[in-house]
Amino acid sequence: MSADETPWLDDRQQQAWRAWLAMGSRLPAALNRQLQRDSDLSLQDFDVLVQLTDTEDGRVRVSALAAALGWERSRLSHHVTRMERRGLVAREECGDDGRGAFVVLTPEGRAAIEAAAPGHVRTVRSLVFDALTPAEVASLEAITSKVLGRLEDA
Amino acid sequence: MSADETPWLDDRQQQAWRAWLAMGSRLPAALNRQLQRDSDLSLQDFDVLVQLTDTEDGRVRVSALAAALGWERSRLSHHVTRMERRGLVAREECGDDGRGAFVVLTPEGRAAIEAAAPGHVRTVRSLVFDALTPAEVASLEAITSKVLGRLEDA
DNA sequence: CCAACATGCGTGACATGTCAACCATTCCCG
DNA sequence: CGGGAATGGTTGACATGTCACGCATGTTGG
Repeated sequence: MSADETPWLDDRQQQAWRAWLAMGSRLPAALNRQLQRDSDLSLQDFDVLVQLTDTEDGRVRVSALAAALGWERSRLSHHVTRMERRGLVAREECGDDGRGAFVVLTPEGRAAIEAAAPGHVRTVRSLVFDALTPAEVASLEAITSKVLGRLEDA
Repeated sequence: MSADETPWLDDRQQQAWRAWLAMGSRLPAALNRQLQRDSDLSLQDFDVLVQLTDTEDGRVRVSALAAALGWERSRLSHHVTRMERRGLVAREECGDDGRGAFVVLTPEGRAAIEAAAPGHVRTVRSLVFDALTPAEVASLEAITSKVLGRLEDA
């Protein structure tokens, strides 16, 4: 960290970075508002439910779920406790491994996400994809994948 | 919401969307870790300090600051209270408008951000921009701006 | 002038996320 | 075997964000 070995961002990078940051905070907020308003679910609730519906029997081990979501286990544990209280999911013991636990989708949970999904997708489309050309979508995917790669290395 | 008027996302859109979501949660986390570790600042502290250093005299009205950050005023108020306790910023009354208040950068705050900035920029570059071609940066800026436009309309 | 209303900000109760312990089980190796 | 280390999960204390409200000042219309 001697004299000046850290080049600042150039103008275009600055602009992209600021826009990126702004979008990164406002887009999730907007999605959350819509879900909350129309379906009484938070974006986080929705993410959990998506993971569960992605599996055959709606049962996932806690750690696997945390990994899939990119959450800390303790955060997930707290969140599952809250969702359990609302009847959206349930905990279940794991026969194979006495320590383990499953999170399972309840019928209420399934009903909730099925009711919420169409509106959510509609919102995502209208806020993001309807504004983008196919080439831009491809570009977005390329960019995010590259950055994700960097993040995994670090 | 009759039969099936909500087209799901196509494969490429799905992929882009998932990558986007993953990056949206992991990148801020990584930046936060670096700042916290090297400079004892949270990413939010940093954002506040950036806004203050962007002005001539390091003084900004609370509402203007909240708007610039895209935060709720009450969130900012709490955060300023905490930063004030650490000596990074201070509150100041507003002569023009007896209700108003300024947030001002203290010398300690200025020192903190000046110390933190190089490492932060280095991290942003290495995680994001070093991986991208100029064309991709341009594309990123175009995409994020379009989406931001949508968000403002809504 | 002054009574409503609007605006700028702070506060307190509560929801959520993080961090560091803490069991209970399972693994591993002497 | 048996005992320490590793693993899976939870919990509690605390940091942060949200929401609804309160208070003081400012603004406006009769």
